[in-house]
Amino acid sequence: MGEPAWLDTDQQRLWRAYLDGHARFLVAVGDYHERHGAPTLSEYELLVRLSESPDRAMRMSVLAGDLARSRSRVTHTVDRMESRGWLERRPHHTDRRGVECVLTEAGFQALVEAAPVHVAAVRRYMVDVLTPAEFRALGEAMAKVGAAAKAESP
Amino acid sequence: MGEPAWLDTDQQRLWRAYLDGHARFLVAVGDYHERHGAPTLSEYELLVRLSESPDRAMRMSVLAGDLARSRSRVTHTVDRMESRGWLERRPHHTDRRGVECVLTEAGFQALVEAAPVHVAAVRRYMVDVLTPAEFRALGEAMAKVGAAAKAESP
DNA sequence: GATTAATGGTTGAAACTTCAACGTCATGGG
DNA sequence: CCCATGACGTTGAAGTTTCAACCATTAATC
Repeated sequence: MGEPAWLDTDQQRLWRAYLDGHARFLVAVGDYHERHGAPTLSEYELLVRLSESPDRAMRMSVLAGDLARSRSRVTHTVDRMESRGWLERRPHHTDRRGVECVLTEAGFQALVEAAPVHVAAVRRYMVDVLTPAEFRALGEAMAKVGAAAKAESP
Repeated sequence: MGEPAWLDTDQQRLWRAYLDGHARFLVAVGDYHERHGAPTLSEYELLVRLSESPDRAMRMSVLAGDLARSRSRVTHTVDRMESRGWLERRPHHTDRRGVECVLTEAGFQALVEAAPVHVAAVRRYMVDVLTPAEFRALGEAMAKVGAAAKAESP
C-alpha cells in the first residue's frame, strides 16, 4: 500500500523542470538585481514586508515566520541592513523580550529605487515568458504547495 | 512604451505565492531529507547526474552547467563529497585541463538509499498536493521559465 | 608557429546561512 | 507566589556559497 517509491518518466521530467527552472530563474533575477544596483532578493523581500506593515515595523519573530527563515538568519540579515542605515531596532513596547525592526527613511528610499528593477526582472523572466493562464496556474499551484508545507511547521 | 513598472494586485499575489511557496517547499523537503538521513538536496542532485551519465562520470564544468551552479561551488561540493568517499576525481583523457568526477560504489549506494526518501518528499510536498493537471501545468510553466533564463547564460 | 585570447579548474578569503547554546522575559500550574 | 516550561532574540562557531585572482592548457588569430 501507500505511494509508489518512484516517479514515472513524465513526473520525473516535470519535477526536474521545476527544480532546474527555479534554479536558473533565481540566478537570472539575482543577476538582474545586481546589474542594476538593487539589493539582494532576500534583502528586498525583507524591505517589502516592513514597508507594508503598519508603522513600517515588525517584530523579528514575525518577520522570520513571514519570510520562512530562521530567527537566527533574520538577526544576522538585520544586523547587516541596520549597519547600512536601512533599518533600526527598538525594544517592543509591551513584551520586553521582543525587538522591533523599523524601516528607516533611507531604507524606504532603497526600496523605492529597487522596486522597478525587481518588477522588471520578475516580468522579464517569469510573467512575460508565460501566458496569463500559465502564470496563474503556476502561482495557484505554488500556493497549494506552500500551504501544504506550511501545514507542518505551525 | 514598454512594460508597466508595477504588477497588478493579482500578479503580485501570484508572484508572492510562488516565491513563498517555493521557500516553504524547499524547507520541507530539506527537513524531510535530513530526518531520514539522506544527503542534502543539492548533493543528491549531483549524485543523480553522475549516476545517469555514461561511466558514472562527468567533467566538472559539465556538472556545473547542468546543475546551474558556479564552477567554484562544484569544486567545493565535490571536495566534501570526495572526502566522504562518494566521489573520485581523475584527469580528463584528452583535455589536460579537464577533471572528471566519478561516482564510487559507495556514492552509488548512498544514492540508492536516498532515492526513495527523496521521492517520498517530492510526492508528499508537491505531487500529492496537486491534481495531475496542476502538477503538469506547474512543471511545464517552469520549463518555459527555465528556458528563458537559460537563454541568457549560454 | 608565436602571440593572444578563452576555457577549465582550483584557491583562499569574504559573505552568508545554519546550528547549538545561551540569557532574558513571559506564561501556566501547583 | 514560585517554579517549570517555553518563546524571543542573540551569539559565535561551523558549514556553505560567492567572489576575485590565479595557473595551466587549449583554441584562435595572424
